[in-house]
Amino acid sequence: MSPAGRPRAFVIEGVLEAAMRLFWEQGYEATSMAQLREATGLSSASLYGAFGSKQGLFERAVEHYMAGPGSVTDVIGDEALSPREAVARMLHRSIDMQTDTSHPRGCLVALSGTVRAPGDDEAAVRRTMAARRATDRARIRECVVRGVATGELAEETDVDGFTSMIHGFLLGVSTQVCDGAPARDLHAAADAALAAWHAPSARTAGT
Amino acid sequence: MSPAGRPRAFVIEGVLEAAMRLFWEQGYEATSMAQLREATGLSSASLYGAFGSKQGLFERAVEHYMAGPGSVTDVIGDEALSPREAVARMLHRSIDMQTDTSHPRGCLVALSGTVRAPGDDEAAVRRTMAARRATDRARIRECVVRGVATGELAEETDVDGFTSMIHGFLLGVSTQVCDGAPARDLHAAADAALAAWHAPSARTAGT
DNA sequence: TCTTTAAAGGAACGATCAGTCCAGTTTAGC
DNA sequence: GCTAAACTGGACTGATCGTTCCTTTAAAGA
Repeated sequence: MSPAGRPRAFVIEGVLEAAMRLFWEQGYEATSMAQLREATGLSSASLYGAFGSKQGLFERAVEHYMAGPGSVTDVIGDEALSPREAVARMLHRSIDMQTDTSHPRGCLVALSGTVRAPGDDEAAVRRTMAARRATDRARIRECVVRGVATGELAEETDVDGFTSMIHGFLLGVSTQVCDGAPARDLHAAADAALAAWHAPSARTAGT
Repeated sequence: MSPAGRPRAFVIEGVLEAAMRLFWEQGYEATSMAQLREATGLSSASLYGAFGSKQGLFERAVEHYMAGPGSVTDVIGDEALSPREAVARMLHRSIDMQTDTSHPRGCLVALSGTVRAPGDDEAAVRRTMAARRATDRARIRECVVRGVATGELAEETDVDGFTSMIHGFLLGVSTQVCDGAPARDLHAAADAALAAWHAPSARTAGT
């Protein structure tokens, strides 16, 4: 069971936490192995031995992010909630997380790998992050579909359009947070985005 | 009047166009001077002589962008239009521009300088782009204020919140476009974002 | 035509990049 | 205690980064 030889002297989780914060704050490209070495206290050999490459470390760091701060969006999969409530909670929790000053601003997934940079690993990173964003989008879409099914949303609702509106707003929040937008404006904005989505028990028109 | 000495043999506009496309496609950091030299056909000396630095060239390229493709958002300042119409046109035109395949995807301003990278010029680029985004935001806010004044928007509208909703969506469009979102979904999304904003002649409540 | 001025071409700068390799060290199993 | 395995620290690689410098070339004003 236990692999023979000298066991590693560092805790993987701690390394991933430090790497995540660095990538989160500076992005994939702008973060150098030298910075990662300093932040983790490890040598090149240890890092490459454990993660294979910078890209490998990044992907593990993103997984660590998804299991940590990034997990706030998981509420959207809670089928015990009404679809509108699920989306609303997802947006507000994400805003709270992104504006939390105990870690870097914005969302690591929303901000990484948008622009197409040259180089093999850059392209791979871009694909990975685009895939993660596509997952988020699919989960929002599922809620919109449920919303139409439960009657919260009008039957003639453009599902993909409405999904793009919610997802677009969520993605834009990251940029706004990076630019210093106050949390309260963003919470109010989330409410405004959902204004067209009536609460399950709400009347169909008027106040 | 005419400066003595040998005149430059290249057209500034052409160089800016090439540089703009490169920065647009790859971002500031990922674009190297070697690529810029190749794309413009100029030598280091010519580029540095004309623009001073990579950062200087970038800022000129951004100005060139703002005067070209980026000018689609200028409709928002057209006071002859109703505030809602101005915002609607701005969103739809921006979506058309960003999905136009005759140039790189997305919006150069929305995608550049979000994450805080180390280095002096990186920080300067980030500040510059954040300022440009702040200008966009201010112009949207002005429309929202006008909307409340004209009665298109309810008097109790949270102005900053509503502004953040519109601006957040606009910023998020760039990421979606980079990920390959179809234009039609985004146009439908823009309509959905504006659903809460009744047309000027619309009734104040109900259908 | 001659002088002045600046653009153009291209080699070269130190710094930094991701990644590799080699001793040296420490542990698990026998 | 011994052997084998794997981690550790640090020097090191070739490539590329943005930028500078120097020489050559060409056009404007006198």
